[in-house]
Amino acid sequence: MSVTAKRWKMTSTLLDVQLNLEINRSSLTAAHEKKEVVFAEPHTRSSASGRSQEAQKVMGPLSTPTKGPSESAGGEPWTPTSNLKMLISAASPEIRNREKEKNIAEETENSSQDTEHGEEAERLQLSRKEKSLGLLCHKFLARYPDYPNPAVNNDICLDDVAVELNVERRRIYDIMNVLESLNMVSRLAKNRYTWHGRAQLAHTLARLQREGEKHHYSQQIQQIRQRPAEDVLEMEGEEKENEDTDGEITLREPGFSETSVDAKGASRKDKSLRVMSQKFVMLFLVSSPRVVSLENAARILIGEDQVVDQDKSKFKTKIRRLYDISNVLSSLKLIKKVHVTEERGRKPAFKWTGPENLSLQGLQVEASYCPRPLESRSSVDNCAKNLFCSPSTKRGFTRHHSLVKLAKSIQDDRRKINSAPSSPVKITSDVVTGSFYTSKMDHLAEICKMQLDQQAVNVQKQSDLKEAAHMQQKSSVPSPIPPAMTPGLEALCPQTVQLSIAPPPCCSFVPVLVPQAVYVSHTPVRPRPVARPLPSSTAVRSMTFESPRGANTKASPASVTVTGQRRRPGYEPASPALKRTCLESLEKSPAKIKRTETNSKSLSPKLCEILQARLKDRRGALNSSRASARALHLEPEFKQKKPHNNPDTMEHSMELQYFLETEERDERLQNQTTTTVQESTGHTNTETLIPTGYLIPISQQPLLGFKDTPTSIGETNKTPTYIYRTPTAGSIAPSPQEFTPSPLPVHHPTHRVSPNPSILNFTLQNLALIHNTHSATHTAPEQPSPVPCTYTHAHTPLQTHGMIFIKPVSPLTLISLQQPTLTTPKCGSAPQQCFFHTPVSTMVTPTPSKSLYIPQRKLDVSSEEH
DNA sequence: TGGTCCCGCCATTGT
DNA sequence: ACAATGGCGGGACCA
Repeated sequence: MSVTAKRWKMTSTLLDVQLNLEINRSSLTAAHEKKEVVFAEPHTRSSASGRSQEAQKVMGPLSTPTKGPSESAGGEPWTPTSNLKMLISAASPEIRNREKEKNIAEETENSSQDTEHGEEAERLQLSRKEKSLGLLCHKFLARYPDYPNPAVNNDICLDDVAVELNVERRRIYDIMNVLESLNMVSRLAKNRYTWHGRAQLAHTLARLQREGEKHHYSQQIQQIRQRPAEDVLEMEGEEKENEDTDGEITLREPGFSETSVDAKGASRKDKSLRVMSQKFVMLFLVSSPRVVSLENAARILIGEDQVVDQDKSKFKTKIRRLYDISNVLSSLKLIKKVHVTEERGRKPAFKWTGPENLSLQGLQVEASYCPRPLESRSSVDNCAKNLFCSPSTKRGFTRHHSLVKLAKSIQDDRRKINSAPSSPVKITSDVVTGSFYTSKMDHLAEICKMQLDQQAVNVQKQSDLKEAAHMQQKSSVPSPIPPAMTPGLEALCPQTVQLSIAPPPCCSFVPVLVPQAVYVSHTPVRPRPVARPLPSSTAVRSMTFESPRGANTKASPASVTVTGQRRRPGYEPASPALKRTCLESLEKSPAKIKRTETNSKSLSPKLCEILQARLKDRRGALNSSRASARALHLEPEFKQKKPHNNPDTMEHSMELQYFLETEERDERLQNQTTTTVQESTGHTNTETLIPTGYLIPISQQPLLGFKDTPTSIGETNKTPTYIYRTPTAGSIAPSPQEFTPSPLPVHHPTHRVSPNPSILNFTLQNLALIHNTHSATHTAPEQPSPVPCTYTHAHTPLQTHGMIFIKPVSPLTLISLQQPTLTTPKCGSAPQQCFFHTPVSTMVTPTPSKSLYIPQRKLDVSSEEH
């Protein structure tokens, strides 16, 4: 009985999901274009699903094998949603049928006992369509919002999904592979993916389009269309070779194509569904009538393969795969099935129904993106567990004699980390490459836009409005990327480019999990691709996690580790321990995350959004790289800790500073990466402080300096680039008003009104971190030793100088990207650039009076544990 | 009968 | 060694 009930529950859940799905789809479809996206809370859904999962679990292992029973089949009682279902089914024949069957099945199964049998029968009865990959994909998609709130945990657990959807894992892989190829998901770790939704889709498609053009797919298609099949094949084979190299644009690129590939020629990956999917999409994107017949697509794709024999079976297999891909793409509404009549007759084909004008959208982003082609971003890359961007890359390195050892050690570390069941999320290649940023940025941008649109209407607070106005003026709010901004930004962060280019290198420090983390740790400057060892990242993580709260011992160790690693990209002994630590921390993370969220909530969504949007634009301009700053950006948790004397804190701050310094250095290129923490502390400029998170000397000047120049000092000023200034101003003396969003006004009462705190934070994060401190430092010449001051003065100093206390990033944050550190949907909405609005002042000691919220970029934290 | 594509074996790859 | 991935193609289902 109980079982039946549970099952029933599950079934209903599924149905609901589907319904949602349908609804979402339709609404989304419409909405998409508009960009008005409703942010469905992933969590929300997930929570629902989670329940179901739990239920299932309780029920027992619905192991993959048993797939059938509960799935759609289970007779599902007509629930309140039945009406909705009816409507849906009316719209969808398939659904209708399914419903019928379900009903039938249900009838069949009346008794609990029979249930299983009934289900079995039902399952058998289920038409193929019901089990189709397309439908499954629909169900899957229904579980996640098209534009996930970055703040939320968007992790996808394959096992859970498989269970919930009642399908074999194998099927899930098919879906994930395709989605991954479009960057809609990225693999974090074993069994775990992160949902990106369509946030990056446009960019991805744009890239694919370019790639496709690059490979002359359009020409091939033309030729194929005009020639008889056989000829085509041959021809294609020839062409292929050319393409081959790049052909695989995506996945292969990095390492793949290398000779290293197995003797076979093409490694598995070459034939991977991901690659096929991307190529397939490319075909659509480059062909004038955006219609591609499966046959032609198969021919072209086969041609690319090194495979010699293109026998029928091969062709047939290819076609089959294309069907699989098509089903998923169809579910995504990117293509729809049609028929084309060619010389050879009427053939099945697909028509592109996805976004057009990709180039426009994509280009902007791309510019900012890393140089790498799709590959880097490609899902594969994302998946890449390695430091090296993509798996393929990894391989390549590994095989490289010189690199082998180094790579090996790194990989080992990584493996350990990733492999763990609860394995921390690995950094996506994107992250490493910087593409992550990009993607994130994109994501944010979209979200921001949407939010902005919505909010625009709502904009409540005057202050907010003001700011918005500012922003618009300066940055041309409406248009995501203000041209003016871009240049400046770039100038500020030259590194960006580097990062993107040599993502791996950056990684060294980067915590695996969080992309942002990368930013933080990264030392873009150093090009040590190989070195990028996870370990460092690990170290970082551990540091992050542990240190925050108390004087826990962890902090210190972490710091130590970090230091060592930093110095040596090569990596260190401590790593294992660190890893463990990280893992542990991860496990614990959920709670922490929640806390964080809570804190973050305080932010004003609007501001956040605006900021995010700006940020996004900016970022786009800059290129992703600048993440580092973010990492530094604080976590709410830390804030509590004061900069005080607490040794731990100190260390923590030190570490942060170190990071910051590193970044700065990189940016500047002046310093070497190797500096030790202490050194850094000593020397670091004020900016460093910021990252440290503890105290941020906000010399308005400095901030202003970033962007503009010294002149900007006055907060009041109308800093042209509001972004930059904002921070400064805000930091300096945020007027309560401005800070409106944040409850706590910043210290200086006296100061003039500063821009919105959020802005401030934003600026700080971006500029300061990114930009660097030096500017700040310079700006605040007055302050003798920025760093020291920070520590020492902790409380008072801050206020005095208008320093803002920023809490260091919470460990958790670093850890999981997806995690919604910020609960607030809106704020969080921006995935990449989520800001944590930490009540700076709050944390800061004494200044009780005003707390400034600084929007911090949130490090995506994914709390794995659901 | 051709189009579809589910299903799950089993090779790879990762842990 | 075991688990996670995912290539692959037999053969069933559909129209």
